Amino acid sequence: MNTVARVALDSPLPNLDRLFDYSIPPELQGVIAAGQRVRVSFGRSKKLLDAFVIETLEKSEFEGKLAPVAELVSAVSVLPPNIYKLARAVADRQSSTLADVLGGAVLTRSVAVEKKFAETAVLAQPSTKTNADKAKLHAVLAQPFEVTSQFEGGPIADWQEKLLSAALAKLNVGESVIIVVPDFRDLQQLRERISKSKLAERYVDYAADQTGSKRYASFLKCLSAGAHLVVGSRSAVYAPLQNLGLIAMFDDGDLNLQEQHSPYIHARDIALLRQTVDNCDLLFVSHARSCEVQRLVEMKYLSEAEQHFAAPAVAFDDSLSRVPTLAWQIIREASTQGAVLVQVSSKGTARTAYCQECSTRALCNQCHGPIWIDSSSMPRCRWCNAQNLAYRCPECNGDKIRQGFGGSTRTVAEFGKAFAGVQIIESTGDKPLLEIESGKKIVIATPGAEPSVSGGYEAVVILDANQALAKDSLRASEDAVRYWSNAIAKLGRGKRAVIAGVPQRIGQRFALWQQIELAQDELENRRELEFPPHVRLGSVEGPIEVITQLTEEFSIPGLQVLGPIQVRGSQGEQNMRFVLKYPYSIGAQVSEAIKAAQLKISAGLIKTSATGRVSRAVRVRMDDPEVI
DNA sequence: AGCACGCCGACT
DNA sequence: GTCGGCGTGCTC
Repeated sequence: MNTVARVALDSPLPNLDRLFDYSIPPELQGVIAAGQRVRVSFGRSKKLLDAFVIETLEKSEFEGKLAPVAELVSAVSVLPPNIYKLARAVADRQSSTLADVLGGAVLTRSVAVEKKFAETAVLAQPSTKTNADKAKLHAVLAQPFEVTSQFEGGPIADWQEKLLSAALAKLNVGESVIIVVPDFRDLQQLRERISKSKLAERYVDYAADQTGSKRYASFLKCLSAGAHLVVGSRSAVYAPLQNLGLIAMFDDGDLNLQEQHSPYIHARDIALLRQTVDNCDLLFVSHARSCEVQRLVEMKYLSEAEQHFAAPAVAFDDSLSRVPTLAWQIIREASTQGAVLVQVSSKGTARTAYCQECSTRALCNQCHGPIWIDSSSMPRCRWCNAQNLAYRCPECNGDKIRQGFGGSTRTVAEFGKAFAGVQIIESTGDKPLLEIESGKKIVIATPGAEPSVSGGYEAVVILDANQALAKDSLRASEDAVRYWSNAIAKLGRGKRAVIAGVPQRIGQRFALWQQIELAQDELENRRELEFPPHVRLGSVEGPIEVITQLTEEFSIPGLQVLGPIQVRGSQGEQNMRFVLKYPYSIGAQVSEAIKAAQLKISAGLIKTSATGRVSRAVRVRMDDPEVI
């Protein structure tokens, strides 16, 4: 009989991020099991602390006297071993704490729901899959037409078909599946399809747009026996399934899949970690290929799933006219036949600097970081803050730089005038439309806010391509291609698209729908510049004295610490930021060193000097998409 | 986080 | 001589 419970405390403190042993009191012996929530006394605190039982033991190695487990919250094991392993791995990778990760992985308890579950559910047995089973890790492009195949309830877009048919194959052999989509619009569409098919009986809705108790019911359902189909946004990768056969992710390049809070990890990386824990299959489905997935393909970590489809008919125009003749013509013709989608680039200031001669992106002569023009017209590095006055373009040796394109886009009013009598609908990020009725109309949409139309659009026109390419991000090009591709994927079969204002090289590739080649080019470009995903870029942000002290605590061969640079904090406070640049191979080492350094100077993280004001903790991001 | 332990300045 | 300042460190 095991009389010791080893628990993980639910505390945000980094120095408590380890396991503690407690004795199991007689009345709880034989009842306490791994995964349960318990409450324990801790330190000199009067309040009890929440904790998860990780394992039970016959005897503790701890020399001192063990305190007893104070309460068992519920007999349901809500943290199964595979999810614990995953959460631990995520925390270790991101220099974060277990409790931080579990905050997103184990959903908020609903007592009534849990009671009912405990009375009625048949629990799943822990996974019996062995590592001998060879997992299939694949990337695949979806055919970019709105209507392709039939899936029980009716026609279905190819990206949905790829996800659902892969899911069905796994469910049929009794294994569970997680489908992760970037946003609720994609989710909504999948929901609808699933509800009309026989997959409905397997369906577990893991979406964040439900009430807390419904979400918790979904969470618990994953712990019950059977093959489940979990569909949701990024938090769904943590679904506590015990017989996971497949994680399928749609459009992994979408920024929504990147966690905005600690541990600042991308759902794709969680999926990759979970794959190693559960030995499940992985499938990345998209219209445009992300650099990260392309890297994994080139490393042969993922393999390309076979695909045969005709490219859509895309014409491009590299003239300087904002709405070239070809675009006008297509809009005019197609809008007499059906719905036309016009994608305009959202407004935004672009301060990224380019060579005036050859339009190569200007990079810092100290550290290769991107140069931008600050408010006092000074070309500065975004990473190390160095002034770059004596700039020389490595491509053409030009010495002048210019700022990226800024400014306005075509307005609804202008189109209204030009196409009098045609209904014009607007869909933007603020108030996006999910779906519109088919019929003669022009839909003007910003990237990501394009409504669906039954049967697909008569034509898709993409404007302001050069603006999208000049956004303040090194992901600008990849994001732009992804946005264009997703818009064109809403085209009806056999219909035409045109993209205006795109440079020759990208335009040609895009018109031929060479998605993989575009990703190869972009990845190669990033490799030369030593940008992610070739290396990892993170950041350490906080009061200058603290982060300086912190970064001085460690020195790891291969890790570059750049900066500091001044940044505006979330509350408008003046913080400084160091950028960390390091290869994947030393990621674990860097993460551990940062954590150790944080522990060492923990006193400095809590209190502060002169004013006596309490300083905020340092923010560590092992992967920070904002620094580029 | 709390809470105690531990070594230096102004007070009944 | 003590009271108490909060820097440092531990909590099963």
